[in-house]
Amino acid sequence: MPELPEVEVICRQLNEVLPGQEITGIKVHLAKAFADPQGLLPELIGTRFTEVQRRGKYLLLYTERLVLVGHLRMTGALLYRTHAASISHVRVEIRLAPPAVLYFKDVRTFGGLTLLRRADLAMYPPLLKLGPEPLSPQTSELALYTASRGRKVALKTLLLDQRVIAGVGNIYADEALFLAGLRPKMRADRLTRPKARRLLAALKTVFTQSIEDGGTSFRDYRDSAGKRGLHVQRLAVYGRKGLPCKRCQRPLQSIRLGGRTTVYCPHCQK
DNA sequence: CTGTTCACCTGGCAGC
DNA sequence: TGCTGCCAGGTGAACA
Repeated sequence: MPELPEVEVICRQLNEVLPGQEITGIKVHLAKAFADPQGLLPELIGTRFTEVQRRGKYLLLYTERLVLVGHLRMTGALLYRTHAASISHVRVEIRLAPPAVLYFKDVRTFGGLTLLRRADLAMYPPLLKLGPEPLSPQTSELALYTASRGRKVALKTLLLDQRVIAGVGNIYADEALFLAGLRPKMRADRLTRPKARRLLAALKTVFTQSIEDGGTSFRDYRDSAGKRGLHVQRLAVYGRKGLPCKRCQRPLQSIRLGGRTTVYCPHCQK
């Protein structure tokens, strides 16, 4: 469900409320949603959150010595509540000073939290594989251009590869390709430096706008307060199959690439 | 190594 | 109303 902007919104919100808060207890309702490969859970109780960071689509909830790495996958949510709440599909509860609780809710159970030592975070394989952050000023179009050399996959499929650029998912891949005027099914190895530049700029634009809007709640996404993101109103192509292109008014087309539904404008995207 | 498909789950919705 | 099939914002394993 969440891509970079949604995870970023949750990260910023949790940073306003979690630092300094003590973890008083953990209740795991679904075992696979809480991985503790080192058996560190007893050490977590009684420690305090210090900071929340995001890397790609991962959330990093730090305490003094430990870190909870979260991935929301398709339907995960982290809900912070300071009053008694009845929430469906809760997989993990992180209890704070009563009555505050941080709930990990996940209808489809693909997501989860992993407990690690801070010192081991740099060696955690899923994070090691991630490509550069698209919103970092240090990330240039070379990341896209270099990764595309020798690749015959569709450009959209390349964008979804987290090793190339971290944080891009199905919604924003389609949106960025539309903004850059590029065909999703174009072969990745036909990307030029100028086109790579346009595409990275488009990613930055759609991500930045979506964060301002609080993310995209197309169906399930909710922020840490349970509120919807408003960016769905600004989507140009995602979820708009058959509707008129916002630029040329011709009907948008839908195809499948790498198993993912892809919507684009055959007239505006070449 | 590259590229493609499928499995992992639950729920909502369109169509009959 | 109720059933069936399809689809969903992600990713990694299995396969050719």
